[in-house]
Amino acid sequence: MTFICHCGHVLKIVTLIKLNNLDMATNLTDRKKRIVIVAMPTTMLLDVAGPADVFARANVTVESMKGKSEGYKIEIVSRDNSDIVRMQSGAGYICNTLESAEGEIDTLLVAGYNIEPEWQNKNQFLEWLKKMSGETRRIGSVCKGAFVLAEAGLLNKRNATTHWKYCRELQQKYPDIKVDSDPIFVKDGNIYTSAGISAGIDLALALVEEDFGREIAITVARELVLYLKRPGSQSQFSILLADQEAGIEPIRNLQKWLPEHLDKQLSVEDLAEKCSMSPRNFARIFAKETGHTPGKYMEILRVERARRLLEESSLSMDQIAEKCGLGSADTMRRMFQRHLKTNPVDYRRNFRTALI
DNA sequence: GTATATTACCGCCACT
DNA sequence: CCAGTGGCGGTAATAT
Repeated sequence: MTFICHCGHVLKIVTLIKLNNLDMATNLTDRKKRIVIVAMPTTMLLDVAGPADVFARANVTVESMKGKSEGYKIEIVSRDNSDIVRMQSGAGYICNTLESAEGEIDTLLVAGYNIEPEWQNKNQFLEWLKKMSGETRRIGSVCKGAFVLAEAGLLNKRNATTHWKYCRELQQKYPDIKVDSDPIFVKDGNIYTSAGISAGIDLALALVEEDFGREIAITVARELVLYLKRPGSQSQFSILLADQEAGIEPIRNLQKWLPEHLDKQLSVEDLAEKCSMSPRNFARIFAKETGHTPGKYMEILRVERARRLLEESSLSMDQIAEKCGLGSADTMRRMFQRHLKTNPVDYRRNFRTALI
């Protein structure tokens, strides 16, 4: 089959996905969950490949732990009836056409797109989406894919998000949606929407976590060398600290409480108070349980949060420092220098996902 | 980059 | 005796 390809990486991904499709066709009796990703014309490679790779990596991990009958069947489907989707970069995906997506789907993801393209089979596609929303266990979007779900009416009265740059537009165009621009992804019932591009990876990781547990999701994240699995809401553990969950109740509670209150100025003494311990004893036990002193632990959380905001938002340095409890942009810069050997401005320039 | 103030950390010892 | 706890004070790290 022909495809347009500008780099070896794309070729590899196409091959991987194709193999998965073959695997699916020859093995219909297993209990694998069928993942269908709808590729939009002018999508970015990462929109589709990110989630696909997460599920593909999860397969390796899951199979080694639970056997070959578990895991995912990954399928990429063209929104149009073409079997090639031309992306923004000019590279192409080999896809199955919409018709081939008949049958039971476990999870349906709609990837984002760059510009509103020719849309010949719009109604047919939206009808199909509506039908699927009643049949599939989960349905989700990456980036501007949320607009497609919205157009099909799937997001009405629901909480949702999209690329931060388009949140306002989404809200204006579809007033019934409760658009939240802050989270990486939003779950409302069985509908999942995620923010800009790389957030699709986070969403996929969250779905893997839902299906097979946190441990496997974290393993996948690490294998993909994702530095952190950013929580959709802001209430979960950091991936850097994920395996340091304390065995002692009050400390564990504190670990859950901390990420949601990073903006507060918290001294070790305050934390000790929260655990009803003396400062000395608290610091000692905390370090023993988590592997980090309380101060270092909070620092790690704060830097992680700051990184997320630098990547995913357009907030100013001061605003980010404020939200992360880092006091001032100056303090944040020093802390970045210590932890990441770079400064926040450079970091944002290099890692911002707002590429569109 | 430096100087000063503040906070965190940790060894030590006493107490339960 | 022990294991866990808490207070003190010096030192190191960090904020401003």
